[in-house]
Amino acid sequence: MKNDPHMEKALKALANDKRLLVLELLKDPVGNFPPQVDGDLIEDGVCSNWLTEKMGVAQPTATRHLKVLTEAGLIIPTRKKGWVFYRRDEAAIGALKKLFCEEV
Amino acid sequence: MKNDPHMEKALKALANDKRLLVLELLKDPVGNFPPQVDGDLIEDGVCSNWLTEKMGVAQPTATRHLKVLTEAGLIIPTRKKGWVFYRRDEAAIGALKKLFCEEV
DNA sequence: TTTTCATATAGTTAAATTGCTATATAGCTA
DNA sequence: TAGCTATATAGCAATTTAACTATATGAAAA
Repeated sequence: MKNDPHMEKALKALANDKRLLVLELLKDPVGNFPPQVDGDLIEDGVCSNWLTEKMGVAQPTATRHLKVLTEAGLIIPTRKKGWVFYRRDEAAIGALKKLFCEEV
Repeated sequence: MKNDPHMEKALKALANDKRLLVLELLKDPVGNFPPQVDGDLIEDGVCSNWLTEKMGVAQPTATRHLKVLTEAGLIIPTRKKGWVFYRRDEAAIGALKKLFCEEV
């Protein structure tokens, strides 16, 4: 289990304030975002537009941050009617926490 | 507790394979390193020379990695007879684990 | 006091990261 | 089918990171 490359990738994804903010906001979609029409805040997640706004960066920059988090397996994208919704992958995040506490 | 800058600094320090290796090796100084003359492996920590060797980088590069870990509060340097020994700061690492599990 | 040796700093380079604007793609909707 | 509109990609600039070699510093030993 030494030098797990998966954990290093996740840590790199987390080592950024904008991406930490996204994970924080996605903890409480209903509390942090207004109701959505085309996707359920809980089931599907939060529209990328709103995450972009909260991050305070341009749309392509936000897209890349969300891609980093997705490829690290920390969030799950759901496409619906031309939108992309993101939610936390709680199973993966829980597994990471366990690994983190064991390895570090 | 939102967006803790201390945790971001620690995560940046951890998001590197060489630095993760150092923390891993320092978990078991006696198992991973030969006996030392001028510093106690447990009390003082491991000589920076041996950590440099394990990292497989040049001496100045290793010095910087160790500085990053030190400034993130994850390891503790002890100077003795011209050497610097490093050991894990278990209290700080434990606090970080707690914060990590609560925040992420 | 002088030498020696471990460690730190300076300075350079290459690669990765983060941001932007402009543009392409893709898929609803009319 | 045609046009919108959300998202993705391309391409560029600035910054940070990680590596190196060369050199400075500082403390112990001779």
